[in-house]
Amino acid sequence: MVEISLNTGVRKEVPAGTPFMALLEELPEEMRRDAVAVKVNGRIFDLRQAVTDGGEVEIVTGGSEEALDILGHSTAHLMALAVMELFGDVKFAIGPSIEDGFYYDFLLERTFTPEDVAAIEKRMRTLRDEGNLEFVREDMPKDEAIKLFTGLGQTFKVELLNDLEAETVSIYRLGGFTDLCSGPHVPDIKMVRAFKLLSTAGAYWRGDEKREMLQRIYGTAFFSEEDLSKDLTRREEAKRRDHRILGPQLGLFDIKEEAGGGLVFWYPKGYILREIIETYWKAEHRKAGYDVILTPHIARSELWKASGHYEYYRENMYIIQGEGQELVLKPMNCPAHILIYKSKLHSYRDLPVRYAELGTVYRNERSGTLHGLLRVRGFTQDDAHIFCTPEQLLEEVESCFEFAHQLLTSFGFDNYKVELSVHDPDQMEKYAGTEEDWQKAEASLLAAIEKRDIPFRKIIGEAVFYGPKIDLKLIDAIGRGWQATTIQFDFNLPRRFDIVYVTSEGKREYVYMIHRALLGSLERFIGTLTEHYAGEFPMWLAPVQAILLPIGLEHHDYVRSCLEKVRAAGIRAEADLREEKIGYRIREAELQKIPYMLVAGSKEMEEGTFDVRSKARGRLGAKKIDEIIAELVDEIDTKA
RNA sequence: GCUGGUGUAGCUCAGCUGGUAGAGCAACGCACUCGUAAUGCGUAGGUCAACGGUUCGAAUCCGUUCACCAGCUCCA
Repeated sequence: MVEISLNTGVRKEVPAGTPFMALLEELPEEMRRDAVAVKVNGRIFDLRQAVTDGGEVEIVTGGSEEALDILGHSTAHLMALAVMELFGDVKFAIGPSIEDGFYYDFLLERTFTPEDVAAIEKRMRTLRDEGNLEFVREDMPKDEAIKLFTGLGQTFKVELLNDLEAETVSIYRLGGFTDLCSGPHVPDIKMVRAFKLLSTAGAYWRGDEKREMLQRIYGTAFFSEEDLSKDLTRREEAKRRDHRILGPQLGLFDIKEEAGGGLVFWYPKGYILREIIETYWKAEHRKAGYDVILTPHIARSELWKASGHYEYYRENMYIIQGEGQELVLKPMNCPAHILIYKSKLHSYRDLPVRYAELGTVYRNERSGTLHGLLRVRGFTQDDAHIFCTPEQLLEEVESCFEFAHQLLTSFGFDNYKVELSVHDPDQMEKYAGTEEDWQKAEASLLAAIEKRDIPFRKIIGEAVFYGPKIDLKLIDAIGRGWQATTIQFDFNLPRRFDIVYVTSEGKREYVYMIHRALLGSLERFIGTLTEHYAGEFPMWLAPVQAILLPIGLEHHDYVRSCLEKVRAAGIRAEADLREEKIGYRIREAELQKIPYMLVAGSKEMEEGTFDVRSKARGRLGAKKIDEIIAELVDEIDTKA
């Protein structure tokens, strides 16, 4: 007998071997129906599995993340069964649940067409409704499982098994489909109620480009049709916000085939947006104690040999031939900043030195990785390098973090996720710097995060070879994450360039170097901003803040004189004087997502007013022109 | 870079199994002089991504290249 207590408050003693399902019998009907799995002492189990140890049993129900995870995984198995039935000779790779749904990777001759996917989805529903299916779990010794999957010709599963440390493994059967799987799965296949297969894509076996290319099918699954339709709506919403569509549509930016992939053309309106960001950025950096600098776009390859980029980053660099010498189009700003630092000998009294640059860099990114503004070949980093003493480390990291927070929130990003990437102590040989350096740096990064008392994820082994880092991922208006801020230590370059400072004892020591980009790159940041606001930028960022619309010809002079006044107040305003119907011009202004439309006919002209139509709040009624100007200026100044 | 898909007028797209291209919007012209998300009529606009091949004949079939999309990988 073991003693267990349910998180509903029930305590009882049951014989070991009782299925968890039996524990639920006394619970209210709706709770039982909702139960997907149980968690005992942090481990998650199927309802069909048996109680072995006593302890706290937490019931995982439909609403939770974990339940969705299980559902996605179960749906992936059902999909695999459907694929097996429809296409026969299939090798199965893996089929996990992911943040955004689930997928399964298959190896087969045929390439899936959209019709195939529809057929698979249909078969899944038939199997669910008529197949009388159940997930059946079976534990077996590893070598037995190897025999089983070898017999089935499932070589990927055999490979996975061979790499597993465990003595005993579990398999799950669903109809004729047998999978190596630790589970758990939903207790009833009928729970796979609301799902949709979304897309197909290629994926390498184990993410290794030297291995087999598999076919992946992505899908999404929920416990109710309502949740599914919400998710599908969210995906539609994401499409509506796509900066690659909005950019050209709003006259912000575009990428030209004639120039090549990953190279951005900033149109007049997009450049206004960019210029506002740059101006604000520079002003804030000076306030925060940075010196703003500018360095060349190309430099002799010797510089890149010294930094190590020439050897280790070569495939990403554009190398050009000059007059008898080789030049590199800069992929990073750090060596240039170091040259400025090295222009004189620094004492500990000078530190920290903070050099900031809106540094435009070029990297030869692989063609398949290019993606709108989010992944380009030429981009401007909002870069800075901080040179400091070990004692200053913590304070500098803290102020970087604070600065990033301040910048991001002023652009409307109130939420972000924090990731701390640290070294893997077992692989010290692949890192630059000493264990002591790493300990010190990681401790200060950690302290800076903890001081802010916010949740974060620590990822061991994710640090780059030259130092640990903090990354901030912005969460946008519809909950998606975007890489922005990165604060990184560098133990490599100070040694390579021999950059030092003189201590109070008169000794020369290597400086500590922090590399940080707060917005990330202007391109990516503006892409992210565009999607966050769906192109409806707040007043201080909107390229056109107001448009003046006369009803008819006789109101043109009035509108012209008011336009001058509005512009004189520093508002970016235009007038649409075309001889089109007012409805037509309003529609165009709406589609251009201009925050304010100021409409004037005879009545307004007489009274010195405009009828104000706000993109966000609709028609606000007539107001005196001076009053309107004051309100708009206030909205701009408060960055609302 | 890899897998799959796509590339037709400024934009969104139609064009079946090969017989040298069509719509809507935009542009331009004319008429209308207009009150809060599209007034009507007309005109012009394309070496069908580029190059090569098959064919009597290619937007359509094949090959190569470029670009884009969904991913893999990579990353600001």
